[in-house]
Amino acid sequence: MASGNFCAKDNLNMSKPPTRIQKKNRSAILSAGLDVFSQFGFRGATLDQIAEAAGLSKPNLLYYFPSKEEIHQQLLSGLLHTWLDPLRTMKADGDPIQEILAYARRKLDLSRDYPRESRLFANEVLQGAPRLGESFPDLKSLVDEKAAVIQGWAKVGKIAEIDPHHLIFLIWAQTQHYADFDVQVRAVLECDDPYPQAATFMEHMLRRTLAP
Amino acid sequence: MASGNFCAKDNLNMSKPPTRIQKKNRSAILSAGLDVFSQFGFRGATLDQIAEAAGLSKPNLLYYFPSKEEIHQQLLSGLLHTWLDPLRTMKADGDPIQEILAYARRKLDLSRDYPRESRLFANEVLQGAPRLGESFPDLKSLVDEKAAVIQGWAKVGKIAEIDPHHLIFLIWAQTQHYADFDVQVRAVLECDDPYPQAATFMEHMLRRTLAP
DNA sequence: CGTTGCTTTGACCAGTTGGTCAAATCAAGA
DNA sequence: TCTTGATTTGACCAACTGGTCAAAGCAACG
Repeated sequence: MASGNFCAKDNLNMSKPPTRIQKKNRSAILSAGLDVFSQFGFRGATLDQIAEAAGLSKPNLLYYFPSKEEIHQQLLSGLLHTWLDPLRTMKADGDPIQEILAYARRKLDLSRDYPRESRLFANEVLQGAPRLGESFPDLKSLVDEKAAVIQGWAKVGKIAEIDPHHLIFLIWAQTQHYADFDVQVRAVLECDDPYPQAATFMEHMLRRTLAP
Repeated sequence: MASGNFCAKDNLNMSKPPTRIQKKNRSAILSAGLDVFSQFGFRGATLDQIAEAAGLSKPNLLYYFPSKEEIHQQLLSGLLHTWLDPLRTMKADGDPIQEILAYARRKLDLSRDYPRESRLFANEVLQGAPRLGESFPDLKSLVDEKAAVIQGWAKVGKIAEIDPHHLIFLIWAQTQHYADFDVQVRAVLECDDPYPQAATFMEHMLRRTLAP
């Protein structure tokens, strides 16, 4: 968003359309950065690790991104938006139970399909969200808005009277758990794909929790 | 020099009872290490940070612990036991709903009272639990045992038919969320202490999920 | 008082870190 | 083909990393 274009290398600024090589290498670096940052956090990750994972030399990597910070920032910037998208599509005029169930389902799919992004986010929040704190007001306003919708449903008796914020936290917690604590889940279940059972369980739990 | 003892410093090995100073400094170091490791993970934490947080010089810190690894290991060693203790005290011959509710409650208290420990654990698991993986078999057997108890309750109709493993995951996820994602929870709620509401919500959710 | 052994520290070390730079290489259009 | 600009790299740097060591300080006990 609003790339102020500080890029040190003049030949790489976004005034011209990116070449094929630029596209390929930039995305390779971002994917490698996602791998490494999501596992070790910002401070624990090293440029050498990222460069090797991307199949580039370190100076070459720094040719495409001006700094470690910039790679990380780039990864974070789109993250919160993607992460909140399922919540955003929850509509006040739909069937309450179905809307909430669908939201939880979409969030669980996100955990299954983008576990690295989930862990990157978890790492960032664990460290106190120093590079994400600016986005928290937006987060809060969206959550407050949807919490009001849920509370509206509760007021007219369509769902049980519950604390809507903590319901959202419940869905966040449960869905992200399967991505962030993947190794633990797999160690306990000894199962290739816990997601089908997780989806069934979550639906059962939500239906009962929400029933008027 | 080439002593078979693990501890590099001979005067610090545990053959003698620790002095007052040793006790004080060792615990100061462990507390500081908990602060730093829980925020930045093993790789992201530095000895300088820990030493400063403990109010000691780096060489002095290394006088009490032979390495960074050892401090971390010391912190992890007791962790899993403490963490699983609430689950361990869940008794098959109690009232099912009350037993599960009490377990969840104890786990939530742990998140409230020991958030650093929760985050240390989260950081470790996020990184693939490289220094914890050995303990996972014990974890699995305890969880399997308790899952069998829960399933027994379900079989005789005392609680609803649910997947016991995912019920345990649900409790883990929800309780740890309040410790690990503390900054996010506070940013959304703008509230000093989310735990009373969290406890009420969790009880509501569990009662409805478990009702036969 | 002096001795003894615990405690603390400044100086130091080798390896790693994020990052720079000039020079070399490569790709593609004229 | 040659030229031009994009791409890649080896050598390098200052700051930081985990860790060592000898020497200095300190407490307590006889």
